[in-house]
Amino acid sequence: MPKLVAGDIALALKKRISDGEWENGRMPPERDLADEFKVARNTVRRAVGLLEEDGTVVRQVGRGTFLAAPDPNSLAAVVARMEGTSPADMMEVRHLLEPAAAAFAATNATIGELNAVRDAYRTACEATDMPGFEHWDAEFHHRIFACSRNEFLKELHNLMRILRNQSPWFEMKKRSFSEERRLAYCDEHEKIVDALLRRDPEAARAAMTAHLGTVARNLLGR
Amino acid sequence: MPKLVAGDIALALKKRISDGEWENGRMPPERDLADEFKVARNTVRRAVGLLEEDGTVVRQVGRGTFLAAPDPNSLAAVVARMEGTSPADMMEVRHLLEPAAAAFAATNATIGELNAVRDAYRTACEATDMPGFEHWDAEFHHRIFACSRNEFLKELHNLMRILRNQSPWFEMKKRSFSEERRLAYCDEHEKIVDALLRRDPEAARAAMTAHLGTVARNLLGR
DNA sequence: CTAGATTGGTCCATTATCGGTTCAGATAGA
DNA sequence: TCTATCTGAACCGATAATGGACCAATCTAG
Repeated sequence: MPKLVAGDIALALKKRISDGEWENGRMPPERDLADEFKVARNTVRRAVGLLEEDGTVVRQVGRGTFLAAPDPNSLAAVVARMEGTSPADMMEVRHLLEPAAAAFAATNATIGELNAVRDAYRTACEATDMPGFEHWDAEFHHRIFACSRNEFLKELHNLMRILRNQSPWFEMKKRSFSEERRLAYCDEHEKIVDALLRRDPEAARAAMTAHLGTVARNLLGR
Repeated sequence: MPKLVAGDIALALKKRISDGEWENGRMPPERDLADEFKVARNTVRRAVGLLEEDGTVVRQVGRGTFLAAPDPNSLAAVVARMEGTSPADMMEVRHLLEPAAAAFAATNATIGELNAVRDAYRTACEATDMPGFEHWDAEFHHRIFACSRNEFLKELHNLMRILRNQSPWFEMKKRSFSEERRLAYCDEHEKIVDALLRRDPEAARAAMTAHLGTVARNLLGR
């Protein structure tokens, strides 16, 4: 009888896949499936062939059959996609987060934390080489997030910092670096520090917004 | 036997490491592990090789295999810390990002994307069970980020969605769910959709801000 | 300081398991 | 009957695991 068993099995397999069976990403060998479905291996092969055609599954000789769709909503997949973030997108998000973080810091920081921010600012000012300045500049921004009293915000900045330290970014930052711009950044940092020490959230927000505007212009070249 | 034993062993070892076994920082010799897992040493070597690749472990000839000092600035560590994010911190960040995303969407979305947002809104309205509503509610918010024309922003929302789908959050959302609140959310979603379809960024931003205010009150109980 | 034990690094022939292919036959429906 | 499908079996080539040997670096006991 043309039972269409293969099609049925393909459907059953799809269901079991979407139900999360075989979360390790590996399907059982065709011979085992044949036993389980009480069917010849060729039939299972047809069924799996259908899954392979529509991309649900990938087969490798000598290794096995694997689920093709690594869950696009997994943490790993999300982070992997973030690694391709464009500078423009990144700057846009920084504009959303950093001024707010500065405002939070102005109201929430302890005096010790503010001193740490000021120290990072000063060290950055004294660093004349590009990697040294880059490091303390990042540290300056990070310490502001650190006193925003929002752990998640702080970790988001950590995330952005890591992404910005990867290869394509480093080249871009090196290209856009100049002594003149370094001094401009120091000026702007100083305004931010002043606002924080005055405990003035709106001034801190405004100073940070202005600073990010400069950074964006320099980095994106406009 | 190509059963991919090495990968399984690598996973088992990772689990035992994160469970705090070998706190002295030293792993057993490969030969012992081979005995323990009833497997050839070459197989264990492969497994440990995987751990070495992703930096969980360091091997030294003649000395042994040692747990690598966890780098607090690694992506993995950052993500791990994010898993402990408090609802209050999360809501604060949502307040920073989502209104902006809605405003971006109002100006940048294609008509097809806006229809997708509207569809998600409608489906959520029709879902009366809590998991179904929860899913389409998340989908609604996600589709707004998807048409913000900022890939990084979109992935950040993906990240937040994953964090919010973990165990402590699920309980909290279930507790705060009620038919009355579901209807209120639908009303607010409608206002957002309207603003998007009118291509009015400021109205979209305001509607989203109002909605998040409601969510925060319900979730944090104030 | 030296000899021996321990550990990871490398290599290789062998064996087992996997998907890929083919084919002759059985079985049902048009 | 003709056609499509499943059966059962054999064989191929790819890949992983086995089990053993030997090397080089390191540590320890005498």
